[in-house]
Amino acid sequence: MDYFSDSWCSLKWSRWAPLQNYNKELSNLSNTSGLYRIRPIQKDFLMYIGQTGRSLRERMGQLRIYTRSESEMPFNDPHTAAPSLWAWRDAEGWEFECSVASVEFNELTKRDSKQMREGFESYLLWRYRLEKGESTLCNFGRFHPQYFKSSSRSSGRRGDRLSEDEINISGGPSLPPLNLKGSPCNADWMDLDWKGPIPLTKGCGGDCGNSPGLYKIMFGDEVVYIGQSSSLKSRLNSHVNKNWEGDPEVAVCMTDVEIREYQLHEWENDLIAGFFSEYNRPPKYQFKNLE
DNA sequence: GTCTTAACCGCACAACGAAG
DNA sequence: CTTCGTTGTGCGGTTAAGAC
Repeated sequence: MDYFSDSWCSLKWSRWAPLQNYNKELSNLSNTSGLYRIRPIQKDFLMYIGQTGRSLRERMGQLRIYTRSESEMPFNDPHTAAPSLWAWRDAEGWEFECSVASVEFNELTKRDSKQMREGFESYLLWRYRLEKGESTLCNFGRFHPQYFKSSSRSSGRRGDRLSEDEINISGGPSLPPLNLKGSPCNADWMDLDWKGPIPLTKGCGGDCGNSPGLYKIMFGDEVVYIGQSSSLKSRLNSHVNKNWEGDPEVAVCMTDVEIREYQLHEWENDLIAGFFSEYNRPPKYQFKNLE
């Protein structure tokens, strides 16, 4: 399994360090920025892939708060995956371990480094989806179907197990990964059926009705932003008055109206990663707002 | 004293939906 | 339809406590 190897996607991954107890591997993790991956001990799949611009060791410490209490789900902050790890442990008895890879862009500004790390994270998530056929269990807002998630510490709302007759729709099957095909500006990019492009103007999403779907904002042949929404029409309108540096166009791909929110995020991620694999960077305005 | 971790606060971004 | 407030996500900045 490539996604477990110490050279996955040409990175230099650390040894696996158990999260449930302090140990030598944990304290030896790099203090640099980079990417990390989480798996259940003794299992053959990943729970989570993430990135940090601070310290990987510190970030793993924030994730470890899932171990602090057996009876209380941790809050969503400072690590959004901690409630999810807690829920899976509570349900299945799993414990987890991590492996990190230092990634630094010393020649870039902090802002641009973050954009590159997030692009690389998307790429890893996509590679995992291609190799495994499904997503990591805790990315894209996925959650254990029999639990509901804690909110932030300030809200004070903790998650817990749901009653037998309830289900969390953030749990469930992944959509199959999108395969690389064509160029981002093409109408069949990643084997989807893209409509347009047409100028990004008020009402340009009128043909979409209330359909959810994916969209790509373009300047000529350059895709500069990729997004998703449960309502393309309203989402596109919210982009119209932004300070684009030129005259943007937009192409859309409508999806099944029954598509779940996390599934839209899976495909959006695949598209960003497909772009990343071609250009070695995310689209110009991805992961960073207009200046 | 230095290195590391915990805690608090808040920012940037994306999406949504209620109010107007 | 448009605007605006809220929420969720995923971090970063900062400081002080704690470990060594």
